[in-house]
Amino acid sequence: MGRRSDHTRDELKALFILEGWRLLAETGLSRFSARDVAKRVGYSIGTLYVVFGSLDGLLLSINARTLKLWSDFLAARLAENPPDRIAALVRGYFDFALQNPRTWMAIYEHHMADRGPAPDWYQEVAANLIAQVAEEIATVLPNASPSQLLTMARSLIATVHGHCAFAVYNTFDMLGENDPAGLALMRVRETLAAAKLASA
Amino acid sequence: MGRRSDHTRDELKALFILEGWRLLAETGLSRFSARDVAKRVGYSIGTLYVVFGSLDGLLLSINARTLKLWSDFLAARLAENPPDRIAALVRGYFDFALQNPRTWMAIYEHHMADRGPAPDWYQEVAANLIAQVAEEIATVLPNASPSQLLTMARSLIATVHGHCAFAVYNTFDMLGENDPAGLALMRVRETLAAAKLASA
DNA sequence: ACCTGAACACCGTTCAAGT
DNA sequence: ACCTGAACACCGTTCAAGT
Repeated sequence: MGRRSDHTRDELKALFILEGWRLLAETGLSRFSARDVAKRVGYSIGTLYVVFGSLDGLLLSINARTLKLWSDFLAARLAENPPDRIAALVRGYFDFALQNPRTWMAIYEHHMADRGPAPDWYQEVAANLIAQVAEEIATVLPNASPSQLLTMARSLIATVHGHCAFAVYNTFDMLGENDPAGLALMRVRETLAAAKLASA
Repeated sequence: MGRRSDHTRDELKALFILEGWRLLAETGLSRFSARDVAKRVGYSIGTLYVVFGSLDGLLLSINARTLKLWSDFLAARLAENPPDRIAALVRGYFDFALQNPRTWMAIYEHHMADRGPAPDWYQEVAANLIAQVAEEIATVLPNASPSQLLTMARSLIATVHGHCAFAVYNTFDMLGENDPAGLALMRVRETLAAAKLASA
């Protein structure tokens, strides 16, 4: 009994994802449990498996939600028309990660159990992020080729990511630094300045 | 029965760590199991708990072994007296991570269940690594203050780490790049060149 | 057609009992 | 003193049975 047919399949999926996201934010990946999510939503564990197929499937959908929230967060920062759009992106990267440490970490810590690659829609989200950053870089480096811009975007995101990961995990006392995001931003500026010089 | 008193406590500890490290290298953190380690070593799960107290304790010791192997790996590279020591460190960072992906990832993915900070000896290993990198940077930037060198070391390691993490996880198709380590090295050189210019 | 929950094969952790 | 392994409270996953 219970809630049979109270919701359409899509509503159900959304319910599981939302409540799963909240649980992940509270507990972190290592304590996360599909059974807990089912209990919170009020459906049986069996139903969760009908909808997502596996724990990996559920976590993938939850991570997709985090990526969407992150992307919206960055878009909102840019929508404020900040004088320095690159700085806004770097700060946005950090602010979201530090405000949502457990869901943010799960994006990187969850690997497919069957070792398969991430699904197409997931790859697409990643490609979109790269493309958006490449676009911002293009305004600073108008002479760069598309392939150069992609490589530059990947490398700058990697630079920012490294600083951000150390800050979130407090690796090497990174939080002892006054401003880890500022440190990352300095590295980004140096790279862009060097690229500008080289193309001049 | 079994192997009672076949080994001293220290030998036992070393056995658990070695076999645990091998299991982690094979399965990755998400499939890792303390019971499996005990079975492989031939002692009971109860004994493992007497020695390490918890799964976290065992994983901490395993990660310490990985850090030691990594540190030795980097030292061996530097012992070859490479013409470019900074490049040797960056390449060494990547090579070890790509050769030991699962044990390397576990260093960053394992968090204490009780949310406590890492033990002192662990913090010390981290501080040592920072200090060694700061020393190498000092030869390039003789005018930098000790505190500037530490900040620079943290930031450069973060930069390299970001590129390396993307390569190991293949995030954003980083492995599609010809040479992710080379990309990281370029970023490091830009930063050092900028610092040199600023101090001149 | 949709949903359930018992069943299975695992976990981490504890601790009374054995030698 | 040292080690064991059954016991407990959990997991992820499956699937026959219910409505």
